[in-house]
Amino acid sequence: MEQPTEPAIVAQDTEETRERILAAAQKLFSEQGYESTSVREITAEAGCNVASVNYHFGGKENLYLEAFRSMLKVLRDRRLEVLSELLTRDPPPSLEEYVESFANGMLEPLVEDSRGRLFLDFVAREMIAPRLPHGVFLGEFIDPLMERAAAGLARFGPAVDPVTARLCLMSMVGQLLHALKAHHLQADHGRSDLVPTRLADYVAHFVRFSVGGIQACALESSGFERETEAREVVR
Amino acid sequence: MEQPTEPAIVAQDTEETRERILAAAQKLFSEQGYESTSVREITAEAGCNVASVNYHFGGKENLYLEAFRSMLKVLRDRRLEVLSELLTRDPPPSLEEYVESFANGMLEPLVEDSRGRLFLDFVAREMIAPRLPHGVFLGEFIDPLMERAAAGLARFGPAVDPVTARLCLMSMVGQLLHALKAHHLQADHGRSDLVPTRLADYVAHFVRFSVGGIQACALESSGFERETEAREVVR
DNA sequence: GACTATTTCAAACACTCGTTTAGAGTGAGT
DNA sequence: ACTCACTCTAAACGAGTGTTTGAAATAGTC
Repeated sequence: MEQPTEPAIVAQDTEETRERILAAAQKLFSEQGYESTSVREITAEAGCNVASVNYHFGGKENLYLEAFRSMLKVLRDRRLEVLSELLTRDPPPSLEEYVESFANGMLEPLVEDSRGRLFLDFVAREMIAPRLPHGVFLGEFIDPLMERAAAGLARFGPAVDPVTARLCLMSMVGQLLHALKAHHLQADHGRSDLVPTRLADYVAHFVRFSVGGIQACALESSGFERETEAREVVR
Repeated sequence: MEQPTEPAIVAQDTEETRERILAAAQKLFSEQGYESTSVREITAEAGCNVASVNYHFGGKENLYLEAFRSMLKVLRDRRLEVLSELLTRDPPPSLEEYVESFANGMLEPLVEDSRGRLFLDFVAREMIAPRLPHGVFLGEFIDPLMERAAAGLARFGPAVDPVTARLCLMSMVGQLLHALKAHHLQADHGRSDLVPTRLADYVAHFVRFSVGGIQACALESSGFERETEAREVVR
């Protein structure tokens, strides 16, 4: 039987191995890092020959770049969506709700499935020893997220100057990443005293701490008044 | 095989190469990680033969453990000293002063010299992919520091239950580590928009944000202050 | 069928890795 | 002198690395 009008099937097979290699690379690179992952390990996981990596990607290094460039874009767009939804929500959220949604939107893809946890390790590795080309990680991933998150903070939070807003976001991101790493670390050691095992319990603390921090910064961020309206600090 | 004899007097020359290897290992392991650092690289930096690592330490893995176990102890004791000094300071510090000293005491060894910056990378790596034996990093390093820092927070801060106090400390440590990594990252890219290049400027934000966060947590952690003791919010 | 281009594979390549080995060098004790 | 214990080194070992190669398999087109 011939299917002359379906060239997609052909492409599917070739795409299949490419995609399998890509997925295996994302998994193993995130889990073990670049140096600790061998090409043979990746191809074994993908169920293909060792030479396939060089055939499809032109080398281990290029495979790494391609794997994580796509991974970064997917996760960036997912978070941008969450942030955009917050910005256009009909009853605008309170600062507490915004901070909580920010936390959940940031944590959710990092814990929900195995891909997410892997991605956290990758981000952590990339911050210690950058391997992506200059500007990809910061420019294509961090910067757009920072910008949109800062916009939300400026709208739903108290009046702070832009520099302070960015610093507050740094403080928030730092808390979340550190808590996640500590969470994983204590889980590996069978402990539960560093961070609540239930994510929601930690988020509750995070919201309290961060909202308090933001408002404290707003109080001392004198000389910067928002043109739109004056905002109350209390709910 | 162990050598039971104590190297008493003759050991000066032998200690020298041992120390040189140890220092080179700390430097290179921190900079590049375990897998990316070869034994030949270490011995070249130390100016000795490749076999010296196996002779003195019994292998690459043992060298890593010994190098960082000592490094951890040195830095832990340095920070414990700072925290103890705060606990016994004659005019007891205010919460702001305590938080500021906490930040400086934590950042100072991490930026002052090259060893410090190296140590930060090492800690970050160890949190992602633990290589030290179970319990060494958390048990011998993190736990003592956490305990003493929590004691200071309990004394100089508002009344919060111990769990909340630890969470606040997690929030503080997370902010500091993240800011430092962002600082290094943006420096490598020739940028200065993520974090103030002057450390003191960032500490000022950190103190504002954290004190606000702690007090916000204290407000919602009601019902605890009755149990311990009548407390003043002195100075 | 034959022809062509693409994809997959086993095998080999050149290289680096951590470790081992056999021996030279050193200094103290008898 | 000699022995003994310790330190250091050049050289080699076996295993593992990323990559290349040449041919076999697979598709689509004539």
